[in-house]
Amino acid sequence: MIALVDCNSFYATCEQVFRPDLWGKPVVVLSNNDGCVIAANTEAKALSEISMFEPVFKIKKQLIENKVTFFSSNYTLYGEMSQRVMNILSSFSPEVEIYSIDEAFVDLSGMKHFSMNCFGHQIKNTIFQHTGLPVGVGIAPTKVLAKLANKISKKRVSENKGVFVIDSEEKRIEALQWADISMVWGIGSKHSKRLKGIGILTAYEFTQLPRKWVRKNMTVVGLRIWNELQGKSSIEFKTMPAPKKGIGTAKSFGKKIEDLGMIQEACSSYISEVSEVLRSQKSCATYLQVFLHTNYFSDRDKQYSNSVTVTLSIPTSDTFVLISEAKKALNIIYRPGYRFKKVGVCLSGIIPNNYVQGNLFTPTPRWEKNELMHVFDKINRKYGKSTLFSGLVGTRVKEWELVKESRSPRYTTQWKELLKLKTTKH
DNA sequence: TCTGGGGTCCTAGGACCC
DNA sequence: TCTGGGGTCCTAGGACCC
Repeated sequence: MIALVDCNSFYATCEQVFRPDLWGKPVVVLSNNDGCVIAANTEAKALSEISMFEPVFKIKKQLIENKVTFFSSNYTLYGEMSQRVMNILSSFSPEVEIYSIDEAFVDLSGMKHFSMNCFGHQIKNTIFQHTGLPVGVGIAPTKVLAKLANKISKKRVSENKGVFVIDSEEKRIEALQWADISMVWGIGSKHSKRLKGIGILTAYEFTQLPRKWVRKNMTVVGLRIWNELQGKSSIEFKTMPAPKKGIGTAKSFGKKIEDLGMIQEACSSYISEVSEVLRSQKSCATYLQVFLHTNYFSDRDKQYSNSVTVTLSIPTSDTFVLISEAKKALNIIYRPGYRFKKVGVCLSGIIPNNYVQGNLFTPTPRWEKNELMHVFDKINRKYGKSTLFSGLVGTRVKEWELVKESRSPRYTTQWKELLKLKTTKH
């Protein structure tokens, strides 16, 4: 059996944990640049005016009218709360697959002698007790069924109290018949539209389709889902996170920017970020992509977008080499006279450090001997992000960086931002 | 005025090899 | 009339996830 443990409205509840005054009240968390709603707690979801990914400026009035508290996203806080949850999960089973920031699969195959339902509640209660975060637990023989069980645990809360187990054929059929096809993990908007078009409305009806039809129309990906829904495990359980195949970052500017110099600084800063991630997984990149575009949503601005991919003569993870390559690339695609909204970089062709090959004119580099980058990372880890940075990143960060007007304190990672308790006099 | 960001996997087709 | 067979690598595009 496999459990899928998923935190309820994770970002929003992380904020509530440190703000007990907000319990029972609507809370939403906004995307980077405070652009869209990306998380909403139960109380906020109940307000019909608020839907996910709605641009904030369109619903700001309703947010205020309904006394919804909104936060800019605070990834430092969410990341650290996530780690706490994952640590607790690994005390329940040696095999945990961290699937995303707020959910994980837990292998329960060694727990044959326990009641799955009790075990589920134990996981749920422990996480709540230790972190203050509510979770839903779905337990089933395959990943896709566990995902479905998790949905059921949350949808029918009063009945299931946050835990649902699929441990019999009757329960499996019941779950499949209950689930709309679009609720199945791996069936997205395109496939559900298509399936509904031919009269397949529930997960159960999907499992009744001929295997051949599924393979032909939905590739092996669809077939795996089909198998898993029948109770036949077809999606691997990955305990070790696979090394990244691409590392990229692209963020909207706080305001629109025409100036090449400023764009270069933002670009260099993104390169610093991604190359640090690259080094942390002890790898080098072969390709570097840089792209640039104006605001798609604007009817009034002239539109332009372009990208260029550079093949590095020798794969590298050196921030300074990558910044200088990115700068050249940016010069190729930049056009004056446009108001740019976003610049992005992406590293790919990622290989382990010890696979890097030199060429005829350059001996094979040994990246583990790259003392400068090593010291760089060590200092930034110890004294905080951007203690040391390349001069090409510049010091005008405030002029291009995204806006985070209502970020909560980083309660768990900064001494200065610790939660303060007040004593009240009686 | 203001519309997120970071990923994975699969397939088809082109270009190439012997 | 008849024109092989077995591969690899790369890219773009689509679909999906959180």
